[in-house]
Amino acid sequence: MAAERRIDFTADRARYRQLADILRDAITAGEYRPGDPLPAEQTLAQTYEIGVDTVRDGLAILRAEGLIETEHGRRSRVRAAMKRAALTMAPGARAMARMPTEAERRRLGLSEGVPILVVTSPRGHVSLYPADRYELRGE
Amino acid sequence: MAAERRIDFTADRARYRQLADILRDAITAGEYRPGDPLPAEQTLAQTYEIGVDTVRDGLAILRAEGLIETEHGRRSRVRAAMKRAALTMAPGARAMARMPTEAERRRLGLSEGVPILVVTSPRGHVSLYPADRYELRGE
DNA sequence: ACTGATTTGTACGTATGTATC
DNA sequence: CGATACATACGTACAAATCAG
Repeated sequence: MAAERRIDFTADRARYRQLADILRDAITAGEYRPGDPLPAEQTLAQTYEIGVDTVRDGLAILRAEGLIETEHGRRSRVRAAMKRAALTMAPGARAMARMPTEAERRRLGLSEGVPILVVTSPRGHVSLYPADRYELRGE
Repeated sequence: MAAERRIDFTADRARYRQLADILRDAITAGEYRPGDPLPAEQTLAQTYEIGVDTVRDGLAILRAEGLIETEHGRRSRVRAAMKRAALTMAPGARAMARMPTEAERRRLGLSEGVPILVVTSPRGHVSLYPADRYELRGE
C-alpha cells in the first residue's frame, strides 16, 4: 500500500503535513481512486510510525482540501469529483465563493472542504450553490 | 467578554462545536470586530471550563470557515472581509470554486478557509484567484 | 435481531518547540 | 531577556457509528 515513502523525523516539515503530502500524492497518482477507502487511522499510525493524533491531523488537511471524506465509524474515502452543472451568469449578476458555516454545511448536505457559490441576481436575489456540483458560465 | 453563554456539558452537541457556535455568534454580533484578537486558548479553556485541545478544535472550525486567522505565537484574530475586485465572465468562459491544496495556499498567500476561483477562458486558459479578493460578474 | 470487532469522534492530559510580544 | 501564546506530538479513555458474521 505504498509505504515506500516514509516520514522524515528530522525534517523541518511537521509529520502530519508530511503524511498529508504522501497520501495526497498517492491519491492524485491514482493509487487510491474515488470511493476507495484509505487505510484506517491505526494502520496509518503503525505504517508510518507516528501517533494516531498525528495521523488525524494529516487527514484533516486532506478533508479541508475536499480530497477525502470521513464518516463516523467508516474509513476515510477518496471523494469522487462530481460533474458540475452550469449556472449561466446573466449580465449584471454577481457571484462569489466562500466556505459555508457549519449550519449551512448541514443544511446543504455538504462534506467538509466544499465551498459554496453565492450568486446574486441583478435584482438582488441571493442563491447558494454547492461548489462541487455547480460551475458558472458567461453567456 | 461575553462568557454569559456557557457550555452545556450534558448536551448532545460536542463541546468544541458549542464553543465555535458561541464565538461565531459573538463575531457576527460584532462583539469581536475585524482585526480584534480572540481571547487566548488558555483563557478560553478556563472561561468555558474545557480542555485546551477542545478549544483548539473549536477554533479550527472557525478557521476552516474563514472567519478567523491564527498565526503562531499570536492570538487568533477576526478576519476582515476584503473588498472583492470584479472579474468579468466573457461569453464561453467557465468558473468553478474549490479549496486550494496546501502548496497552492502558500503560493497564493491565502489563509485557511479561503477557496480559490478557477477561471477557464473560452480558449482554455486557466487562472486562479483567491475567492476572498475576487468576485465574478456577468457581462 | 444480535453480537463482537473495527473504526472514527470527543475529551482530557502532558511535554517540548518556536514565534511573538 | 522573560512572559505569553500557538504548533507539534505523544498518550489515554470512553462514546458512538459501522461492519461482519
